Amino acid sequence: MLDRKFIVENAELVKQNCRNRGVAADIDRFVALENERRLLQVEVEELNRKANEVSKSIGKAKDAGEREARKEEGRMLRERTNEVRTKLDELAAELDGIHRSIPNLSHPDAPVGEDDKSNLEVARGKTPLPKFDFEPLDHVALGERLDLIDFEGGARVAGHGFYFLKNEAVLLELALQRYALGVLMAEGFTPMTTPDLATNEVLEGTGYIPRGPETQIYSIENQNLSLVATAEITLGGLLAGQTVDADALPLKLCGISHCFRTEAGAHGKESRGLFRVHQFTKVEMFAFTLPDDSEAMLGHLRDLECRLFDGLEIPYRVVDTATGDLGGPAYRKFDLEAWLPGRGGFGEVTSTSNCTDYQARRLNARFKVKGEKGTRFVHTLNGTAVAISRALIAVLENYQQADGSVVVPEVLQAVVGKERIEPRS
RNA sequence: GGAGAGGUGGCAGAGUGGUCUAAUGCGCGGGUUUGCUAAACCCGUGAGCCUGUAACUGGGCUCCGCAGGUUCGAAUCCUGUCCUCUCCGCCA
Repeated sequence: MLDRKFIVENAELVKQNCRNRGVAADIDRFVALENERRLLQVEVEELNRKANEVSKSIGKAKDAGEREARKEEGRMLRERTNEVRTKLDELAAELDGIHRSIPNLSHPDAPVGEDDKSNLEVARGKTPLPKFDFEPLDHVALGERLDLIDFEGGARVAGHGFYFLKNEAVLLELALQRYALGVLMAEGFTPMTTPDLATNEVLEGTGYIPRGPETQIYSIENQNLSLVATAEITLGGLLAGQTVDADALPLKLCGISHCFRTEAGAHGKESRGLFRVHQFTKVEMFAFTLPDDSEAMLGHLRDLECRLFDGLEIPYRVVDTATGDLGGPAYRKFDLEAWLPGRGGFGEVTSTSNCTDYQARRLNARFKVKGEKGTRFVHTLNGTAVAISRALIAVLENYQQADGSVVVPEVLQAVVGKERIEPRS
């Protein structure tokens, strides 16, 4: 969420930002309601002040008659307060609805455009695009030939979008996790395994919508819990309602979780194979920083994503995400798109965002500087280290050989325990 | 899942309808004393929001897990709910 006062004082800027992002939010109405809300709040507080005064005077009343008269006065005041407060609550509810729909501001350098066609390529990985002297297969065909993925079994058990990993694919998953943790721990990230469920308040705080027709989220019946779509949710929730000492920042965490996504409305185009699935495992980076440090931290997370894929020797490009393609909480976002020979194009494998204080305000995550009065909101950032399903696609497709085998990336060989995955006889 | 106990400031912990403007201790900040340090003593010490003045000193509302209720008035009484702890059951 943006600061209410900021929206009122910068209505034009906020409106323009909504236009850039393709978000319809009635800023004019928000400003009008907010101004009215403040007047009502002053009125309620004034009535409360009077009622408190009256209540205090009752204990000191001289006789029963005076006491009764004062009680009556108190009753009237409380009644009036309730009327005004009811109006205030109604106003606040409508205000909140608009407030939640207003996206974060956008970094001035982020490309302006309505969708991913406006994303701007800003860098390339170290590894050149592979040249095959044979027709490369996609990961579905490779997975079948090497007996690595069972989509039919997954569908039988849980429906389309679920799968079993088998054999070396399992070891690849572990190796990718171990590899990512190794790189991140050396950079001072605290490794964590995280809950795969979170309360709906935490989901909303991080900008996810637990229910409704468009939701990406699986919710648990009769419980205030949902399956997480990413450890960003739980790691962000870690500081919900907390105030940390400024000295404790930045906090760099990396969390392993399963990720569950309904992918409502996303069927069709990329629904084949592992690219868009309902469940996958992910190592996620998350950082809480001081406001002045978040921009540098975004660069840090982006560098790490690049290092991880350079280390895997997989070719990729980095794109600066266009305003219309940013999620609500993101101020700026870089996606890393790996070269996927199976489709002959780039596909998003990781993503890192600076959410500035947008999530922190909703989560109420603050920091305090020793000796200074008051508290301020922290900044939050997230970035994918490795999303296993998509990383698997990139590995299998880029490392495939003419004889049908797949070479294991050097950095994964120790955990996988072999240099090459051969077709089964 | 069952039974019991409990959720109060950074922490510990008192507070059973109005003097709670939440005691006290610890911690923390500042000061006095003092070769240095320590001790002792003194003073101070929460957050959010609204609002004020040209500016400074200000003024007010809310917050005792959370949400309701009773009352002129609730940390305190009532209802619901969440969480924590102990014991029991089940269990990787």
